[in-house]
Amino acid sequence: MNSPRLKTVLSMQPSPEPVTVCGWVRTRRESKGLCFLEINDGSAVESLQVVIDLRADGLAEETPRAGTGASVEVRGTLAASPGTGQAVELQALSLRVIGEAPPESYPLQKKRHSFEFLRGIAHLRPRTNTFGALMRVRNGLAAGIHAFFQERGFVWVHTPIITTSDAEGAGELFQVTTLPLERLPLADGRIDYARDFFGKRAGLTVSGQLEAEALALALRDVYTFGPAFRAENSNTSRHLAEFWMVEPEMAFCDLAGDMDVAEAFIKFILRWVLDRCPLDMELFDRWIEPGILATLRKVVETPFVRITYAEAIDALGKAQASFEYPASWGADLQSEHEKHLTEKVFQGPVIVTDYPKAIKAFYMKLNDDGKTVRGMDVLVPRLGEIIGGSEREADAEKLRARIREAGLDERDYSWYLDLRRYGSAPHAGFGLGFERLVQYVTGMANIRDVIPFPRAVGSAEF
RNA sequence: UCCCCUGUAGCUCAGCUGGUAGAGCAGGUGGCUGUUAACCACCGGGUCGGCGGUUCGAGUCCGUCCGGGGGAGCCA
Repeated sequence: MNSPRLKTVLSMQPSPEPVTVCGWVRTRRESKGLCFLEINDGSAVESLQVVIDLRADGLAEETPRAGTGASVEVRGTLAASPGTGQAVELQALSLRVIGEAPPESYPLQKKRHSFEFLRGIAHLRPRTNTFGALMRVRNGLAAGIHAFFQERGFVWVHTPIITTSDAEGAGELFQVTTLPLERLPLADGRIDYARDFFGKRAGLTVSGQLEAEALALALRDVYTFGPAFRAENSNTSRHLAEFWMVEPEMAFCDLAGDMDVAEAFIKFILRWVLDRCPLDMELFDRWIEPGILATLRKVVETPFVRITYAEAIDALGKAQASFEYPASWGADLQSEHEKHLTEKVFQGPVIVTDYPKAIKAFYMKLNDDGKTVRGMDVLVPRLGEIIGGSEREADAEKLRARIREAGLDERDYSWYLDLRRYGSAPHAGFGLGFERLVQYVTGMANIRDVIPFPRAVGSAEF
């Protein structure tokens, strides 16, 4: 059994030479003596129409078992279709139902389902048009990400999943332990992590950035593309407990260079997926987010607006819009502010730089004003922040001061400080939430619908 | 974690101010030589999320728990 994919068959010319195809039945339409099966194998959005003459030998008996959801093998000849809606169709010579899908219990019907319902059957939803297209676009974006960095000579590095450092501060880590939870070993009344598997407290990584910095300061340009985990109790359409993150890190690079790469990166992968998944993208443009294709094409061609945080606050202050929270220097930009900047003022991606140091991470390079840091966020319409990045603090003493200010223990960061003690160099990087990118590109409203099996607070089914 | 909305047939939903449950689609059967949201006819299908309360009477009102969604915060 080694039949061609339906995508291949759909592009073939009509021929009297029989072909064998396999797939799952999407719909079945019956008339007297004639049956139309729509079959799909996930290799393309389009399905193949199979025409069955119910008066032919053997076909009438097998056809009733080929209901919606059943897997079938059809041998037939490809012919030009007299009907509208498809160029070619398969005239069945033989039909074999491989696996039945009892119609009274098969959850997927030949009609549209709500995403809420499909979330409850995450193991079957990839068989729908939307999720098929989604997985193919997701794959296209992942391939485009690797292509972008590989073409530019970046080295893909694999940073640890289990870690004992925490780039963002404490409290959001999933703890990893082999200690018996029902009787924890104590030392002076506190949990004795010395007796844990790693001899100290460990968790799942929230970011590979710190380790990526170590590799960039040896290999120059590197990137990570792997899973990250956050145990935050946030229940929104933009957060997952387990998600994939892309984090380039570049030595001998400043904030301006960082922004250049970020902008080129977004444009490259958008162009990549528009070129390679046109039919899948049409589905999203038609059913999920009308206008998304035009928007993405425009983003590819238009320079991203670059403003400082101070300028953003200024623009927001002048806005006619009434905000729930007024924009004032020192406070982080609210969702409503990000939306206003990207959707109303600039109508496209905006890069905001030079945030107050108090609202950004300790590793960002301090500006000469002593108040702001060399951080940048790429904001996009509808989603807000899609990329967060910065030039890193390369001065050991300034970094040590920032660690102390942040209330962190310097001893936990000794290896990180070493990177500045020995052959320090300016370096910069950014992080992109992969699922947020998929959301941005497809227009899908909920992040739980852009990953096959979502993990979020209170929910880790399948 | 906070605020708001929501839970009725397999799915999507209707059910006004309390009087004992309905539509469309899906499914089954039959009809129709080319359908593509197929069409036409008939049929089956519900502890109205759980528990408790008010009431002669609760899908409807109240309390509580559970599930789902949207927004906020935090962030990617």
